[in-house]
Amino acid sequence: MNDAKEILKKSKLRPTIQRVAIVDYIIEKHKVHITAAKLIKYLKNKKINISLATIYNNLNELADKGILKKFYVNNDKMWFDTNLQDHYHFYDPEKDELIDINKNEISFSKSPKIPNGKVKGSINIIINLKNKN
Amino acid sequence: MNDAKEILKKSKLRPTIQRVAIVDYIIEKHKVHITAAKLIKYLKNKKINISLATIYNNLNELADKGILKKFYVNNDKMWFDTNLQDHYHFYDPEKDELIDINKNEISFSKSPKIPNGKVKGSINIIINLKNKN
DNA sequence: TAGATTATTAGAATCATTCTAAACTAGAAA
DNA sequence: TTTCTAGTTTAGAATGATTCTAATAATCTA
Repeated sequence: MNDAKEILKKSKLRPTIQRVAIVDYIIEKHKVHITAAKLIKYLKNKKINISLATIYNNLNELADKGILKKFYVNNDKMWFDTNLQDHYHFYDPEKDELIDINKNEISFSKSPKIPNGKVKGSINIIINLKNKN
Repeated sequence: MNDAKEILKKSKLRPTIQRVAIVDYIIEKHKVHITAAKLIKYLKNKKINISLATIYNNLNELADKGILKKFYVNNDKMWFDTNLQDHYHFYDPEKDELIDINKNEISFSKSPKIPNGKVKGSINIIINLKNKN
């Protein structure tokens, strides 16, 4: 059994052709930032029959199972990240591309007081990039 | 001439009824996070005739002129902020509400290396809030 | 006040994402 | 294996925020 099937089995997701293809991609690319549009383009190229709805269904499911991390960059679109560790991103609008910022590349010497009755949830840091002119 | 008209004149924007109403709102609320949907609701309540398209046109124009700051929270929607200083936000998904984090409430002791050929653009920090359980 | 310019508007268009409900498939049980 | 059932996939419709279009209206300048 290949790794993709193994992973899917562990998450109680049936290893359909489409799902295996998606997970294979994730394994192959290892660390990658995925967009539904980018992924369907890649799979169509590989002659794998899959619909956009299935791409979304599966990326969302994989995120629910903790195999991917789902997040947003500006208003643009939904991204999925295979890097599950706490980390942040540079965004290069020119290439529509994200670059990881590992947690150890940023540290805070002062953090803001959380409002009463609330606790900190996920933290989103995006540093937008511009070309040096 | 009222403040709203003054501001619009400085930005070379004609002080139409709709624009004056929007800028009045901004002045009155002083520091506020605006959404097109919230704003149209408020203005309709005040019996001001305005269409959604006009709201968007004007919020975008005011952002272009530097009177508002435009940004996004998750994928949800476009927000406009009257606080023009560098600052960040808490987001309370339950109330669909933003809370400012002033720049002096956060400080970095370590910042990531900017990729070659690029420079830092805007920095987006959103700390999502959850209820204390 | 006229003419030119700029604004507003309703409704259509767009785009990413989700929903729907019908057709299909994998896996369990016999 | 066949059969059954729950889980999947799919095309296309629906959604929701935002932008576009092009017709109408308001403001400004001379």
